[in-house]
Amino acid sequence: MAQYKTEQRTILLDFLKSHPDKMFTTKQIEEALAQKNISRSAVYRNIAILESENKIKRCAKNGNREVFYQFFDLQSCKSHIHLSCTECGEIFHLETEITNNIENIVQKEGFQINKTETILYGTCKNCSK
Amino acid sequence: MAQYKTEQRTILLDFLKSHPDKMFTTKQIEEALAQKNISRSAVYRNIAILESENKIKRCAKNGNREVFYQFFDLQSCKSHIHLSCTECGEIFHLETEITNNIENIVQKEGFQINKTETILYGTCKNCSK
DNA sequence: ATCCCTGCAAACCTTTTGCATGAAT
DNA sequence: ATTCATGCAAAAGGTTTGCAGGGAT
Repeated sequence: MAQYKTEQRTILLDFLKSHPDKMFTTKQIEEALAQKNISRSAVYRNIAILESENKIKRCAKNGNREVFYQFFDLQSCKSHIHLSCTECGEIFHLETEITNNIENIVQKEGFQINKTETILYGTCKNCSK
Repeated sequence: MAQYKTEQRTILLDFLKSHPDKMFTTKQIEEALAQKNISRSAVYRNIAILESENKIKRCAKNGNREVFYQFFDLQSCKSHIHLSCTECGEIFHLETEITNNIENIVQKEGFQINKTETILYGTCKNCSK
């Protein structure tokens, strides 16, 4: 949990906030912030802090081969799933309430849910043409 | 894709096949097979081969911090989701048809699904006592 | 005979960590 | 003044790769 407010953490959060619909790997974040006053280790440490504060979301793709981060906007935090196109690598978001049903069932069985992650791997409309 | 049948690949597949309900990290696999005639690199290479042949399944946990493998039995390949307990680390399987609904919707939108992964993170019955 | 697969070790990549310095409170 | 966060570089951890030798067909 963050104690002090620092320039580096602001740089990181502002960047993710400015692309609310996009997910970034740590590499992409580092590259995007290369000209800014933030080091690699600060990127990692602040990602961990922001994630623990629920300000950003972590998401794994391709069976964990790539990890993405994204600004976590409570307002836009509708129930949604991820569609990962294995052709072009793009990740699409699809809002749906259906996952709520699953969550209800699971909760009833005694499992308390903190976070949900649904990813469908396949080929997107464009790439399957 | 495998061309020849080798002892090492048989060792690996037999091990996973003998625990059809359990998921293993590469580390766990290596340890379990330490006394067998198979090297670390053969483990990795054969995992990739078996995965590409759909004989085993890869699954990411904890936002990709850990990767698991499991024998993929077509017969037992009912629609199911994963419940990952962040307390004890256990991964539970829950069979449900509900994910099929999502898949239908997505397919209709033009996205062709190859693989589905749903993970709910939280606290299991035991740990929440 | 040919091509594949293995084992070993080194390389690779991403993430984490120790430490001294500088910033935030 | 105190405590936390940073930058750097090194370490760690997991996975991939190059290469020479042995195995499968």
